[in-house]
Amino acid sequence: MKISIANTEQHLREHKIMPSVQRIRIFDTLLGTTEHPTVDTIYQSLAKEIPTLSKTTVYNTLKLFQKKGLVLVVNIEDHETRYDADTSFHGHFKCQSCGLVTDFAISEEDRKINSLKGFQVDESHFYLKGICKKCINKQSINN
Amino acid sequence: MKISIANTEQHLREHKIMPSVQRIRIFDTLLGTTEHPTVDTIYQSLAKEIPTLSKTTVYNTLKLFQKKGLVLVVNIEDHETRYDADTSFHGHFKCQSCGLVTDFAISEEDRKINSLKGFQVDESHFYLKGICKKCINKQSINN
DNA sequence: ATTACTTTTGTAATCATTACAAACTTGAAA
DNA sequence: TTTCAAGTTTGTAATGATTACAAAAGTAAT
Repeated sequence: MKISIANTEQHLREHKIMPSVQRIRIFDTLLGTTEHPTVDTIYQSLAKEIPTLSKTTVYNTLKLFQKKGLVLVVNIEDHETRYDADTSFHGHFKCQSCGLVTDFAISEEDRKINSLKGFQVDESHFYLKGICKKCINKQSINN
Repeated sequence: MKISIANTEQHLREHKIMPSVQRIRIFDTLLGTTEHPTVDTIYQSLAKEIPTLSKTTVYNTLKLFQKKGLVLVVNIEDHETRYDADTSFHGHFKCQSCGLVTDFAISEEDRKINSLKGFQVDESHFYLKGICKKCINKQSINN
């Protein structure tokens, strides 16, 4: 889903990220697409505009964005990490034929996923990350 | 979640998979653990028992199992592909502290995920794979 | 035992990602 | 405006999981 951010520079500052040219353009690239680009896609689409851009910078920047909660990592395939500027909870549908990754909304009631009518669902994955009960208890003992 | 299969050899045959020693043992290893092992973990745990075992065989076998619908691929982290013998729909929780991947049940009504009480959820991911509407229509035109 | 076929194995290649250190940028202090 | 320190970017080299490939081994039927 397309997200609208009025001013990327300000948005980065609000998240305590120094808004360098590279960071602004990388974030804008994410905002400007619904295709959940990979590092390489982002790098390619900015290479002409910023000829000195290094792929390492794209990696570093996306990792920083992730840490600061500005982007979501989408691991649909094991070998290609994709990024999404829409950090709200939603599902991703990857077409096994054309390869496109489509967002879809999931409301608490709407488990039938109306936005996917007419799609053929072959695999369904759902996962969370966080701290498990055991580790939470261990930490409170140690602190 | 632990799955019980009475006879692995027969189970493989039922899915049109020739039950070689390697395939039987790899599948049994998956059945015998709830830890969603990686290729390397499976390889390590069988290396003593089958000294000639090649890691390539583990890769090939798991890919075959996946294609035949016997296992589920779990891509929580981009760099480590995990496998799960429980192919029913369920969620995975990875603890950011101890690294363990825990299964949890998701029923249609039970969106509160009772089995995760006391866990701290930082990231939530959900994705499907299949064929999108556009590609389904394209195929029916071509055929 | 021969043949055709499938499976396994080891090595080499690939490719995304990370490590690292040098070069560059920025902004504040002197 | 120079200087300094801190943060940022860059390129190259290393890592590590996965795949490609072809030879070797196993299997089953004739």
